[in-house]
Amino acid sequence: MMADMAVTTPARERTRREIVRQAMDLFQAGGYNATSLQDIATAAGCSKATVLYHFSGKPAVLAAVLEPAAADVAALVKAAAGLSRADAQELAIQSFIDLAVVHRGVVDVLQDILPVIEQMPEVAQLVSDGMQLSGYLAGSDDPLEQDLAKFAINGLLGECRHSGERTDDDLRRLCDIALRRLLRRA
Amino acid sequence: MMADMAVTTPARERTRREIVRQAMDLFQAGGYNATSLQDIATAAGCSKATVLYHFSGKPAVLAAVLEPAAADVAALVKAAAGLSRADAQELAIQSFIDLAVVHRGVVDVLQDILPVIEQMPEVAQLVSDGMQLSGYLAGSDDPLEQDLAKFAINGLLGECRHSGERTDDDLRRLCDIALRRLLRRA
DNA sequence: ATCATGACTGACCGATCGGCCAGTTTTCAA
DNA sequence: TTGAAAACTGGCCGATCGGTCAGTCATGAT
Repeated sequence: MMADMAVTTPARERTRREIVRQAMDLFQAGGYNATSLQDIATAAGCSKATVLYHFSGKPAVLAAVLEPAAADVAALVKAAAGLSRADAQELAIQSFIDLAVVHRGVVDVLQDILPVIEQMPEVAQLVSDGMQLSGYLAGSDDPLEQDLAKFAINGLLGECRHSGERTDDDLRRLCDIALRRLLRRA
Repeated sequence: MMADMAVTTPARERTRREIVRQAMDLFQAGGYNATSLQDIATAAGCSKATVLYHFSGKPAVLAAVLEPAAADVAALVKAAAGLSRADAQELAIQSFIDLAVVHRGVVDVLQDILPVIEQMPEVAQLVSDGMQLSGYLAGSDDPLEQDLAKFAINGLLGECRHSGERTDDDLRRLCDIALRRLLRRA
C-alpha cells in the first residue's frame, strides 16, 4: 500500500533486463536456434533456472528481445493509418529506415526465425505489422510496386545485418538512396 | 577393369541422389539446423545410418545440396573474369538473376546458415564467389555502388525466398527491373 | 555354388537441448 | 528480530541430436 507501487522491484527488473540484453547479443551473433538457455544464463551471470524463473520459456525470451522493435513498428503502422497514400509512403520510407537501423539487431534475429515463423505466436503481430508497412511503402496497389516494396525491404533488412562496423548515419544514407531509386521517389 | 567404369553403380547413385533431393526440400522448407538426419532419412526412404554411409556427416549433405548452384556461380565468376567492366556488369546482372531464380532453393538454405557460415568450409568457395560476383555487379569501385550492389543482392535473394507460387519468368522480370533501377542501368 | 564386396540397418553412444522442481538464500515489511 | 514472500539455484528428467559400429542382406564375378 505504498505510493510507489509503480517502482518495480529493483532486483527483479535488473536481472530481467540483463537476461534480455545478453540474449539479444547472442541471438544476433549466433541465431536464435543456436543459442541455448545455458548460453544466455552464463552471459547474464545467473543460472539457467533463473532465466526460466523470469520467462516462461525460450520463446518468451525471444518475445522480450523483439518487444521494443515490435512496439515501434506497431506505432508506425498506427501513425500511417490516417495519412494519405503519398504521405504514408513518405513516412514509411523515412521511418522504416530508421527502425531497421536502430533495431538492426532484431533484423538478424528475425532472419534466423523465418523458416518457422508461422508457428511462433510470439512474433505474429510484428510480422503482420511488417506486411502492413510493406503496403504503405509501395504507395500503390500496382502489383509491380508492391513487389518492389518487398524487394526494398529485403535489401534494407539484409543491409542492416552484420553491419556492426558501419555508423548509423552511413547506413541511413545508403538505405535512403536505395529505397528512392527502387521506388522511383527521387 | 571394365570399359564402363564411368557408369556409377546404379544403386549407390540412386540412393545418393534421393537423399540429396529430399534434403534440399527439407532444408528449404525448415532450414538446415532444424532438419535432422532422421528427417532426411525418413523422407528418402532409408535409415539414418544409410545417410551417414553415403555422406561423411551432415555438413557433407549440405555441400552436396549446394554443389550444383556453387558450380554455376563458379562458372559465372570465371566467365566474367576476362570481360570489360561494363560487359562484366551486364553479364552479372543477367546471370545473377538467372542463377538466383533457378537455384532459389539454395538461397533459402544459405540464409539459414549465414550466422555460422564462417565455420563451414563446405560452403566457403560459394560465399567467396558470391562476393566476387557482387563486385562485378557494382560495375565500379565507388563504395556507394558497391553497397548498392550488395543491397541489390539482398533484395534479389530475399525475393526468391518462399516464391514457390511465382513463375520463373515473373520472378526474372521483377528482379530485372529492380536491379536496373538500383544500379541505374535502364 | 561360392564368396568377396558393396549397400544397408538396428542398436547404441555421449552430448546437449528445453524444461521442471525441491530446496536454499536474500530481501524486506511488520 | 522475525518470518513469509521473492529471488535464485543445483540437479535431474525425457527427448533428440549427430555420429559409430557390428552385423545382415543383396549383388555379381568367378
